[in-house]
Amino acid sequence: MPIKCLICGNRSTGVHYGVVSCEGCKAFYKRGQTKSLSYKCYFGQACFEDGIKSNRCKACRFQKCVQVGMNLQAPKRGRRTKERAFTISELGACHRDPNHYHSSVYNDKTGGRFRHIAPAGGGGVVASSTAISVITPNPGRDLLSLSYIRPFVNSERAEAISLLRNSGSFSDFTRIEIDRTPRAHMRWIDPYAQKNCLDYREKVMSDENSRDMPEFLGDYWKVIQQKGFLVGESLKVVEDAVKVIYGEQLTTWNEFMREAIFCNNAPKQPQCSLAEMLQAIRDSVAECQRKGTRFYFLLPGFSDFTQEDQKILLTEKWSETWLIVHSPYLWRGETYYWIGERNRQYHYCQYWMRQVLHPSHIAKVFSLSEDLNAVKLTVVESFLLLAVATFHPDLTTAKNKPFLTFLYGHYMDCLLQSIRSRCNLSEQILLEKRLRTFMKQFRSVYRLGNFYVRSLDFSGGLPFRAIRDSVVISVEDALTTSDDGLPSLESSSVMVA
Amino acid sequence: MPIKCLICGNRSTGVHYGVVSCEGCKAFYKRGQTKSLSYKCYFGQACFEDGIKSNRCKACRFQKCVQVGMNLQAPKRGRRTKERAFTISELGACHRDPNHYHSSVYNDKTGGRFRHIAPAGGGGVVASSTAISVITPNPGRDLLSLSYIRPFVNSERAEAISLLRNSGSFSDFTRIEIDRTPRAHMRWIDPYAQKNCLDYREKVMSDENSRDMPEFLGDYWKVIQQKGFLVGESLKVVEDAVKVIYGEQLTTWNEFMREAIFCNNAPKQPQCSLAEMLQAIRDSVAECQRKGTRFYFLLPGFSDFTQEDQKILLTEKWSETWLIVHSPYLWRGETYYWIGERNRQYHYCQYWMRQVLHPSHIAKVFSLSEDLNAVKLTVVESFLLLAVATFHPDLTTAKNKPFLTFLYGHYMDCLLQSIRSRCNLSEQILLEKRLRTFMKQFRSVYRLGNFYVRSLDFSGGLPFRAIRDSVVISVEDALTTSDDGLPSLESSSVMVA
DNA sequence: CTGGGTCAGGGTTCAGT
DNA sequence: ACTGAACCCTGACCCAG
Ligand SMILES: [Zn+2]
Ligand SMILES: [Zn+2]
Ligand SMILES: [Zn+2]
Ligand SMILES: [Zn+2]
Repeated sequence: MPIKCLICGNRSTGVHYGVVSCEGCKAFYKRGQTKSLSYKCYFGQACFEDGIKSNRCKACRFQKCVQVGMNLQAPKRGRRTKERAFTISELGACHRDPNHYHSSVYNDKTGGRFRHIAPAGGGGVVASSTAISVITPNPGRDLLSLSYIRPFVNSERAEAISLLRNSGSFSDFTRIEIDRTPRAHMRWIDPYAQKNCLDYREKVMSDENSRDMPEFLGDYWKVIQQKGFLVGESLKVVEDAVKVIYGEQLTTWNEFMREAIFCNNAPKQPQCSLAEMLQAIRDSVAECQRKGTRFYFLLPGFSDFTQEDQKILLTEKWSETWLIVHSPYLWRGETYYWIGERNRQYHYCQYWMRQVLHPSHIAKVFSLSEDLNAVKLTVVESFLLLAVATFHPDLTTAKNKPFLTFLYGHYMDCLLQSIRSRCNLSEQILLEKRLRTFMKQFRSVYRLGNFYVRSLDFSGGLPFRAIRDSVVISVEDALTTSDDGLPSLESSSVMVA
Repeated sequence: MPIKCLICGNRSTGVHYGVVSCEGCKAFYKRGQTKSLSYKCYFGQACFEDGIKSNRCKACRFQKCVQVGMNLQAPKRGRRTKERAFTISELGACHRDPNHYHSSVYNDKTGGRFRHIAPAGGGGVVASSTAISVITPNPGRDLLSLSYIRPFVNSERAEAISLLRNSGSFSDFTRIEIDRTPRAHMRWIDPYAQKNCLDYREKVMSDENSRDMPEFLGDYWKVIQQKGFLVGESLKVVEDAVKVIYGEQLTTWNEFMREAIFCNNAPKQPQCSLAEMLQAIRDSVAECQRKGTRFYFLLPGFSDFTQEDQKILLTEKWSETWLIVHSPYLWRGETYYWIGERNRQYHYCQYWMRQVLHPSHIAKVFSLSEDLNAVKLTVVESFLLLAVATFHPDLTTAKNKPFLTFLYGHYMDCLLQSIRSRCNLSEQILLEKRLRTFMKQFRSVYRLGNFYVRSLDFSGGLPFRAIRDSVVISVEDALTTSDDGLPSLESSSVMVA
C-alpha cells in the first residue's frame, strides 16, 4: 500500500524535506526556493484545501508544502531494515496533527464539494461523484485530477495577450469622465436619420446599388459632407462610453488574464460551491445587462428609437453584447475573467461553464470568440462592431428600419474610420477582410442568443437545456431554424459582403 | 574526545581501510575503486590540502584518501580496550607538516563561525549517534572544520553564469584586429570639445540647465547633429578596444568560472605559498594597470587631455577599472579568476583575499560588484560605464572640466544607445533605473580607490593597512571623508538622476 | 571493531508536455 | 519553461565475521 503525498495526494516515494511526499512535490519544493516569490494565487489561497488537490496553482502548492512542514534543512531519517520499517505514525511525526489528514476527516470536509473537482480527462463533462470512497475502484483516476497541463510558452502568451484589445491606456479608463451628453450629438443625426432612409455607407455600397437609388443622392451627399465630423464625434462618444462603463472591468480582467497566463497559473479549478457559482452567474448576467443598457443609452442614436424598439434591441442583442465584451477573455478553451459581486468574485473557468452549459453551446461560443478575436480590433472598435451588429436592420425585429439602416451604416463608417486611422493600407485590407468574414456570423450570433440562450430553462437540471414549445432544442436547431421572423438572407436590405 | 576523519575532518567512526575516517569517506573510498578514473579536479589538486575540507571535489577527496594511506587490503585491527585506546600520534601518523600552509590563519578566521551541516530541524526524527564518542562538551564543534558547503544547485549556477556579461561571441575576441587609429576619431570630437564647455547630453540635461547656458546652444546643436554618427563610431572603437585588450582574459576567466561552478568545484583553497601569491597579486595589479592604460589610450577623447590630466585619470581611476573588469567574477562571497604571470597562474580565491585585505574592504568590493552585476550590462556596456565613471567631471581632480563633461555625456550617450538597441522599452526602463542606482556609488568607488587603496601600506603586515598622515584609516573613514578635494555633491555640474 | 552491504533521501537530468 | 520519473551520489545504519 503506497502512502499518499501529503501535499498533492499522489503516490509518495518516501519522506522528502521532512514530509511524506511524491517526487513531484519534492522537486517542486526545491525549485520553489528561488522562485516561490513570484507565485501568486488567484483563487483565495484555497486550491489545496483538503479535498482539492490541484497542481495547477503554484502558489497554493508551495504554501501547502510549507504548511505540512517541508524544510530544506529537515534531518534525514536514515535508513531502516525491512524488519524495522517506519510505521505510519512515525511517518506522520513531522506534521502538526496527523489526524488532520486522516482520510475520514478528509472526506467529511469535502462533502458535497468534492464533485466539483474538475476531471481533467477529456471525455467527462461533469466530475463523477467518486466522493466518499477511500479506495477508488480505478486507481488511475486519481492521477486524472493531477493531469499535467503544459504551461504556455512565450509565443502562446504573446498570442493570448494580443487578444487584450489595444486601447491606448487602460489604466486611465477609470479616471476619465465624459463631459458630453450623448443626446447633444443626436440632435443633428436625427434630422437626416428620421426623415430619410439613407444607406450612406460609401464603402459598403456597391456601384450597382447606387444606380438603383438615384433619388437619394442629393440627401446622401449632404450627409457625406457632414459625415467626417459626425464620425469623429461618435468615435469620441463611444470611446468615452466604453471607458466609463467597461474601463474598470477591462482593466481588471486584462490584469487577471495577463497574470494568469504569464505566471503560469492557468486557473482550472472551482473555487466555490455550485450554488455560489450560480448566484455569481446570475449577478454577472445582470451586471452585463446593466452595463450593456448603459452603453446603448450612451450610444448616439439609440435613445431616439421608440421605447418599444429600445426594449426589443436590448433584449435581442444580449448575445452580441456578451460576445463583444467577453471574447478577448476566451482563449484556448479556457476563460479568463471574474464574475460575481465585487466582494465575492469567482473565476468563471471552463469547469463551471461545462457545469451549466451544453458542450455544443460552449463550442459555438468559443468558436465565435475565436473568429472575433482573429479580426484584431481595438476595444473601441469592438464596441463599434457591437453597434453595427445591434443596428443591423435585418437582424432585429425592431421596427424603425430606416433609422436602423442609417445607424448601421454610420457605425460601420466609424469602425472603418478607426481601423484606417491606425493601420497602413495592407493591414487595413487584411483586417477588413477578416471583419467581413466575421460579420457573416452575425446571424448565427443572433440566432444563438434569441432561439437558444433565451430559451434556456434555468429551473431544470444542469446543464441547462433550451426548451421551445415544450421541446428540448439543440444549438444546431437554433442556428438552423428557418422560422426566425427576420427577412431572409436573399432579400437582405443591407449588403455586408 | 571524538576523533576527526583524516580526510574530511568529519566525525570519525573508527579506522577504515587503515585510516581514521568517517563513514562517508569510507564509503567514498570504496566506491572510488571503480570510479576514481573519471574524477577530475579543476583547482590544482589542492582542494583537500590541510585546513581545507571541501567535499565538492571528488578527485581531490579520493587523492586525499590515497594520500593518507587508505588501502583496501589494510589489515583489520583487533578490538582495543578503552584503557589502551589509540593515541593521537598513532592516529595522525599520516599528517604532513601543518606549518607549510597558513592553516592557522585560515582556521582562526573561520573559527568563530559555526555553521553545521545537518540537524537544524528540531523535533524531527534524527538519527541517533552510535559513534565512538562519549558526550563532548560541545559536540557541534566537531563539524566546524568540515564546514561543509552545499554544492551549488543549477539555479544558482545559472545566476552565476548570467554575470558573465553577454558579449556576442567572446571566442572571437582574440582574433579580431582593429584597423582604426583612435586618434582619427578624435579629430572631430576635439574642435567642439576643446573649445567649448559643452554638456550635450539631451537626455541628462534638464531644461533649467539649458537655460543657464544659452551661449553654448549654437555649438550644442551642431554637436547634436553629429552625435548619432559620433556615438556609433565610439561604440565601435570601444568594442574593438575591449576585444583586443581584454578579450583573451575574459574568455579565460569566463571559461574558468563556468567550469568551476558547473563542475561543482568551488575553489576555496590556496594553491601556493603566500610569497608566491603576493607576487602574483603584484603581477596582476601591474597587468590590470597596463590593460587599463591601453584601454584609456584607445578610448576616443582620452589622448586629447594634457599629459598631466591623463596621468591624474590613470591614477585616480584605478578602482573603477578594477571593479568593471573583475565584478562579473565575484559572486556569492567567492572570486572566480586567475592572477599571476602566464606560466604560473593562481586562483585568487577569497582565502587569499582575506589574507591581504581588510574584511570591510572585501565586503565593500563585493557589495559594489553585486550592485554592478545587478545592472546587467554587456561587456562593452560595462566598459562604456567605465568611461562614464572615468570622465565624470566631479569625480576627478583632472583640470579640463569642459572636456570631461563633454566626454562624460558622450559616453553616457553611447551607453544608453547600446542599451536601447538591445532592450525593449520596459527592459530599458528597468535597466536604466538600475544603472542610475549604481551610478550613485561612483563617489564611493572613487573614495575607496583614492583614499583607501592608494593608502595601503604594502610594507607592513597582513592584511595590508591603509595609512594616511601616519594614521591607520578604515574603509569607512575613506568612504566618509569630507576632504576629498572634489566638488560637493550639491554643486555637481552633472546631473545623474 | 570494521568491511561490506543497504537504501533513504539529497541532488540532477531530461523527455515529455 | 515547468514537471516529475528516473537516475546518481552520499553517508548513516546494520550485521556478519
Ligand atoms: Zn505530491
Ligand atoms: Zn491557489
Ligand atoms: Zn571523512
Ligand atoms: Zn580538487
